[in-house]
Amino acid sequence: MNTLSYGLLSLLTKNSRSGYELMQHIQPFWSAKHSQIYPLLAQLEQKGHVAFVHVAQSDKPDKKVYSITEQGKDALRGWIAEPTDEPVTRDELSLKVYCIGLVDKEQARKMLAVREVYYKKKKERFNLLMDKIQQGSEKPLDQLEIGDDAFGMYVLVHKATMKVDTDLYWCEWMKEKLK
Amino acid sequence: MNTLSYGLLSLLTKNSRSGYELMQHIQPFWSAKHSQIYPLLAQLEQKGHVAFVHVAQSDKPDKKVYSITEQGKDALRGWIAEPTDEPVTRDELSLKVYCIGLVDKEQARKMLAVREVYYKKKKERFNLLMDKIQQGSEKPLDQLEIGDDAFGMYVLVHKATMKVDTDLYWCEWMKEKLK
DNA sequence: CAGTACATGTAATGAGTTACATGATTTT
DNA sequence: AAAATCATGTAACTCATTACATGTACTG
Repeated sequence: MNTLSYGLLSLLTKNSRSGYELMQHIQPFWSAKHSQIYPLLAQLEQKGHVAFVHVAQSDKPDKKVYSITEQGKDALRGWIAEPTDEPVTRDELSLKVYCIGLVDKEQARKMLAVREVYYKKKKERFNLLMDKIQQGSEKPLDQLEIGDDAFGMYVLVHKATMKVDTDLYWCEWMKEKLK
Repeated sequence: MNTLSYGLLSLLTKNSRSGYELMQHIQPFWSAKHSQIYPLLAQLEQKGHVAFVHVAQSDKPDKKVYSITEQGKDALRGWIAEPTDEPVTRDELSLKVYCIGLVDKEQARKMLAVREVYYKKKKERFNLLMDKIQQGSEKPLDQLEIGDDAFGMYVLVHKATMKVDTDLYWCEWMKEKLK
């Protein structure tokens, strides 16, 4: 059982989903390709942590919809109680910025402009996500509590939004430095 | 040539260093173990991107000090000109927070308290790093420009400090939510 | 004399990406 | 007719961590 396996179980506590849907919805918090997810789902099924049903679709290809079992929920609670790994970030840009003196100002500006566009798109995605959470919630978001279904998602998207704002602020600051 | 190889070359543009020292200094920007670094250095040496000399030490074990070659610098400039990979972050905590409703408030608070301590230590490390950069610089840090040796390091540590402040702010915000 | 920091390496294993493979359905 | 999205899977490869292996020198 690796971290991604528990991540899939985490998502399944809120909705039953297919492997394809899990792949799409886990992206903001843990990037993973379908080739990694499908074998893990098969493993989770063998262990009894999840169960699936075949769902026929007329408009799209059929799919396997997975649900978490009680056993899976127990496994999740055990995992949450364990010490949490420290976060890992790998950003190629930081290595390039470290030796940015090797290239001219113009090239440096272009490199950072590309990244700024990336951050802006990311911010837009989080804004849309926040709208979606609000639509699915009866309460105003700032009144959600730990017991509410959307609480976890809300506080995570809030964190992600704050962090991407910080990234964008740094980009602006860098533009001044490279003037 | 993977990203870490270019990262090692990036560090070597500022100082000649041993594998052990490279491992220590690359940590804030790209986490890597010595077992990954030593083989890559051997590869870089074979390709002519770096050269090393044996340095005998009386107080410590002897070491191999690597320097970047002109060919290595050319390789670096080519790499900087290429499109930059998007950053990847994997944080087990975000998956646990997503389904935080599975456990009680007290356990949730404890989990976040552990993370807050981690962020505070991290902030302290960046503060020390910033002091060290100032000590090695003639100019005040906010006057450094792209041509200055410490510029890249300065802007990166500035970014890291802003981001860890955001993380700490989120921890405070979460404490209110879990009251 | 035990533990820690310094120093360098290899081997085995696990995690993650890219490529291979197939096929339905909808949109352009 | 081609491209995009949905859908599931396996195979090959690269990247990263943990474990194995060895040894020096200093500190408590």
